[in-house]
Amino acid sequence: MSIASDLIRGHTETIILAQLLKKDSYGYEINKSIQVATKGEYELKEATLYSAFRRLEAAGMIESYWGDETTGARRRYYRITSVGRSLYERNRGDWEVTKRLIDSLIV
Amino acid sequence: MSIASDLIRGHTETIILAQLLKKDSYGYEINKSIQVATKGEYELKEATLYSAFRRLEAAGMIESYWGDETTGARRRYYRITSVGRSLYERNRGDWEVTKRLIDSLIV
DNA sequence: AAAATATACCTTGACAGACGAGGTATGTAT
DNA sequence: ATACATACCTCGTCTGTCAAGGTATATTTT
Repeated sequence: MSIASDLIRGHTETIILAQLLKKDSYGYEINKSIQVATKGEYELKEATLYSAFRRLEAAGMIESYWGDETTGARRRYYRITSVGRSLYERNRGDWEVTKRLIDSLIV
Repeated sequence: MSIASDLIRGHTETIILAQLLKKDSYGYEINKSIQVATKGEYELKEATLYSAFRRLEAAGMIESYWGDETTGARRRYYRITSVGRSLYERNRGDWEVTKRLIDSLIV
């Protein structure tokens, strides 16, 4: 992977929430979507992804339910809650602030 | 402090290198400069700052020397090396890439 | 004269998020 | 048969941040 994880750290949850904002989804799909969205420049490591799911669900930001696939591997779907939506909005704002902050510090 | 440290994590070293690019400086002054540059929105914690100095010096990115103050507390000055300058340039580039990446992922 | 504040350095230990390495199970293509 | 893609999961390690503590000098306030 090209981009250092410390540069993305702190955005993992927001990235997941952003995906769930569009539609309910599951781990594998979310990860693929991210790869597509970044043209392969970035992918979440599975361990990172699943530990983020645990945190987000424990915090009430997302809810999970099993898909009703009759064929293929089972899928655990996640849905964003209203609290999760608020967190997403806040994180979006923080990102805008942080961007300006870092730009003013490293140039 | 308003901005979560996980959003700045990974930029600490670049921020320090950026300061040293302008002129040799020492811990206390660098920290003050950061506070001024961000109008008090951000400050490095001392422990973070000093552990970053250790890492950067061990990696040959900066060099240190004692100031010749005849009065007041002693100061350990840092100077950026040519390797450090390269790292700074690379980190700057990574930041531009990361910015685009995150923007494409969280919106 | 004593106390508080500012300058300036430092270390230790705890914590949290990222992730390498390992695992399980189903279905399809070679 | 073998490999690959889909899809889930856990454990243990590593690394950067930082709270809490410390030392020492100089100035300002009480």
